[in-house]
Amino acid sequence: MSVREPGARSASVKDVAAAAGVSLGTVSNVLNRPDRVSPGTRERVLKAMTDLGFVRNESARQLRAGTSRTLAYVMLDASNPFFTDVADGIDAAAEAADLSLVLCNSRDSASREQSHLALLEQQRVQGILVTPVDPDSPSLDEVARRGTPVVVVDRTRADQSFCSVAVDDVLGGRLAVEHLLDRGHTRVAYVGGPAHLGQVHDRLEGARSAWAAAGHPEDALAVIETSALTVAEGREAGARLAGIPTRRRPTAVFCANDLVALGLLQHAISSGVRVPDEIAIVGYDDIEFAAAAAVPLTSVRQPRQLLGRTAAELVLDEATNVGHTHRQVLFTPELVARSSTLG
Amino acid sequence: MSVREPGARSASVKDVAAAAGVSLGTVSNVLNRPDRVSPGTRERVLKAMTDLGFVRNESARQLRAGTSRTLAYVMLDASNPFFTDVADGIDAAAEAADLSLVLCNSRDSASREQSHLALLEQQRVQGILVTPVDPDSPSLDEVARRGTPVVVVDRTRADQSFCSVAVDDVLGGRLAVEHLLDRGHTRVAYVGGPAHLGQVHDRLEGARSAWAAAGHPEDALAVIETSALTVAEGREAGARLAGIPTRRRPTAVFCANDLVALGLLQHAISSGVRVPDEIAIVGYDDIEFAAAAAVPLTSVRQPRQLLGRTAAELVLDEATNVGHTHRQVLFTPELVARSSTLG
DNA sequence: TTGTAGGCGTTATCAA
DNA sequence: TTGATAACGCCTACAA
Repeated sequence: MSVREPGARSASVKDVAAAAGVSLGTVSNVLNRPDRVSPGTRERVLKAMTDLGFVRNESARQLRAGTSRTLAYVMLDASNPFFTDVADGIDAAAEAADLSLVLCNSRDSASREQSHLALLEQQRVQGILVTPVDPDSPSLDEVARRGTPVVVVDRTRADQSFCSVAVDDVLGGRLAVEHLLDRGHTRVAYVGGPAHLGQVHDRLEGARSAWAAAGHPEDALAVIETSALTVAEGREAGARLAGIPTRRRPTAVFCANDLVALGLLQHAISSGVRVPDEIAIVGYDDIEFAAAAAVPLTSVRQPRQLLGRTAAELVLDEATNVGHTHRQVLFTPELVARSSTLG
Repeated sequence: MSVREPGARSASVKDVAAAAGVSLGTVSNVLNRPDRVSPGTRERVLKAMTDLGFVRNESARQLRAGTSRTLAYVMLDASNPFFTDVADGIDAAAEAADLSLVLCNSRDSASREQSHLALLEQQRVQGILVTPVDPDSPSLDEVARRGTPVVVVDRTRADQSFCSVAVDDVLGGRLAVEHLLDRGHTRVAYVGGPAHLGQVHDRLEGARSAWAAAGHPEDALAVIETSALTVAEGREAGARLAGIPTRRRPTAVFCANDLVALGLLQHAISSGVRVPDEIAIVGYDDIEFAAAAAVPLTSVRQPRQLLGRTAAELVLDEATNVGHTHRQVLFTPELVARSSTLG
């Protein structure tokens, strides 16, 4: 078994042609239009290829063809199950279009996002899907202006200069609180932060609108702000809730995402607070671990796969259709009721 | 704002040279050795670049240079937090070596794995890290033989024809059971499957060796086989456990991974079985959700980031060092004791 | 059916 | 300091 040394050149079509005793054009034909080559020579060429360990050079192919066969998704945080589900949806659409998907993880860093975008642009990928650290960053515009289709995923931009796919967070907030009102709760808290995140803001807005529509006094909807949407912050919020005197303590909590809700649930259980009898909990995202929690979590579900699939379709349209116009797609969330609110 | 039409050619160095009124070589110098160009012309060239929306063509660069600046990790399952942590470790090492990392997700499908490998090979990536569906698949050998460095991650091969990094699963199994023995348990069950997975097998082997070393009768270590390492299967196993008469029912369970353990925990809590008083639970992997469970989970921790970092270092050594020899690195796991066994 | 030639965009070498 | 040129590997006309 001969392994190529580091740095050694690999076999090219020319080498294959020489080994098979045919011309270079024939080798190319074997690769791209096998039917135009007689079976005999084709076999000979194929054999030469395996013998030499020939691997087609994609750079050369792409340079010549002017087009690549890949799509990219720059993820905000690959360790959040929400985004990997979105990625699966993208992958499905990419596969259907016979493109392959590469994933890049910016890990919530604008500079990493930048360098991924730059490289992908240089690689002339067919399109870039991105959940950006800052959806209003001008660097996204530059990429788009230079000609690479860009679609914003799970975020929206203030201006509408991009295609984007997102879920209606205001509606989601409304659904969550309406559900709690239906269950008879009159003291409710919203837990989430930081407040400048669009999603945190929108979900609260929805919550408030449902609250007001039910004729409740606005200040009976408490807001507990966290510094991040993590399990640890959820636990911490649970501790703060527990510190409120029983008579005034909320009987239900709506959390800005499932991680926070899981942390809060954990705090409740470990301190002997019964869920949902003493406190009901609603999460957001409906990640897999929500249904699998010790007390299965009521949560606002987003169509994650669909989000990804649609984003991929938009970027492909932009890449291939001259008459493309930007669209902002907004999906509708759905409440999934489970034990954490149903007793 | 002029956006390029789909299919339109983007500006090349030639266009930039023309616009700036310099030769093509000068543009290249601005790009690669800016110091060799007088400040005046450099500015002029830079301006032409932004005006034209010039983006360097990586295919051409790579074709000429013969080398790419990227590393790839073909993940088995991007939605398992374990693998995303490994990916973070790889990313750190890649960043340090000034390479960028692309992630591909085979989603446990051999054919998707194949096509990702093929494309990466054609793209002449510096190296491929892979957690394969089947570590003994010959297609990995072919990739390596043709010259792309390949390192196997979190798996080992029967022959030792690759570099690999993994964690000592036999030891991990031993640690888990020794911990349960220390806590005084004499009826223990191992839950995991399918049995043909190397990891499921090795962890059981370790469990048995610790069990035997303590002088316990071998058949007092029950084995409950699952068809996958998922939360749902864990719940199902919990139901099976509950069906065993109390006198013979295990007082402790060692699960082959955390997802199974979380499912089992969920079943226990929802059916009123106290953890750890009536049943103690040990998981494996120590994913973030383990510590965040309703009853924080005792688990066997693997050095996930280190696993990734080391794998990246090995593949880079193979890519650059002519004297490279294959190594199989085996890391040591560590037991993290929490409430699910500590009362 | 097979062979030949030109060019994709970039970089490095060499000459001016 | 700047400019011209060849080469990387592949693909597609076009010619034989």
